[in-house]
Amino acid sequence: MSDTPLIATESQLGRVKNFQEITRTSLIGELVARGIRLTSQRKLLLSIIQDSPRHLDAAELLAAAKKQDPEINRATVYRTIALLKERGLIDELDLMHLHGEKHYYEPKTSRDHCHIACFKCGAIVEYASSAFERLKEEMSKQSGFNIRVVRLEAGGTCEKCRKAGK
Amino acid sequence: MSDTPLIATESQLGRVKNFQEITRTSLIGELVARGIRLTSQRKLLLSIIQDSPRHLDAAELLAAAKKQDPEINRATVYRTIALLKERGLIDELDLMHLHGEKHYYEPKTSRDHCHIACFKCGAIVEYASSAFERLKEEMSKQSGFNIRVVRLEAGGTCEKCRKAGK
DNA sequence: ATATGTGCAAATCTTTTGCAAATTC
DNA sequence: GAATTTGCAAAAGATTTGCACATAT
Repeated sequence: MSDTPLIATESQLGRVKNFQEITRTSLIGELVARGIRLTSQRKLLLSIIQDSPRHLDAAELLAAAKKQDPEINRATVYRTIALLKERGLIDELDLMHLHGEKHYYEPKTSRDHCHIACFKCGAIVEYASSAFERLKEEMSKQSGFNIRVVRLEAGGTCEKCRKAGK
Repeated sequence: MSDTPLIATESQLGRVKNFQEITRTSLIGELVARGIRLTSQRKLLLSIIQDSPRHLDAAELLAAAKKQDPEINRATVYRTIALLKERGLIDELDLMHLHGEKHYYEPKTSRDHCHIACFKCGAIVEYASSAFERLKEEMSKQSGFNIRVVRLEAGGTCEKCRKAGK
């Protein structure tokens, strides 16, 4: 494993997916593998989550889905999100509550990563590193917890905004 | 600075405050120092946050305050929390959304720390270590962000629950 | 036939807001 | 008396639920 951190900006890179070292769960594949019924609405929702270049909240997911299937209902979106969360197929993010209390979703990745949000421009940067992996291990060992979920979110001012004097 | 992590369980230790290495902001002192009006209701709310052995959400804070001042209103609680957040005197936690979407509050500590929640029994453990400090520095340096807030929350099963076969 | 999934509308939970009255400087 | 704080009640935002109907196995 490299010691060089992996960094991705949403707008530039479509999330961490572009790094070979990090792969994202194939949501549709996993549902099928688990023998969970794959309806057309679920398929639609999963593809949107999978393919979105940025993190979506429930309302955005609904809006995007409605473009392709105007019949789809808000409750279905929330129930699908709940299903994916239960099965550990997606991660839920707050992104520093930059835009209120909504949650954002992304397919589980092969490697945990952090999210850094810019309070000025709203950019989200993803960050994975061996130091993060080591910290997680240390936390597990020292606390005695069997840690299953880790969420590390940070907020501050990105380089671009600092240079622009914001 | 020691390389030994600092660990505290809410019920055992009343949070991190018992570690000499970590001090908590004196909320009342800071308000006064900043020339912010210290009303009796604010004083009451701040002492409750300061002295609580565990993290409280807004509703719990209100309930606790009402015991001493039945006139206190929910809006005052939220407005006081907002004030403290703005001034950077408290941190807002989600604690892995273990009990819904509410937020929990704690006075800012001299040293950042993480929270690990047990999905089985609800115990909250606080964790500070130099590895965490190093990761934060690395993240700042590598991402180019001027990072002002970091929130690391983890969830899993604590040792006690694992041994009890939960 | 039984399980599961969906739409709809209402309910819930947490937090925020507008405005008038009360308090403090 | 000007600025700030508070209470109240209503609104807002996000998510969940009950139930009847539809769809899939």
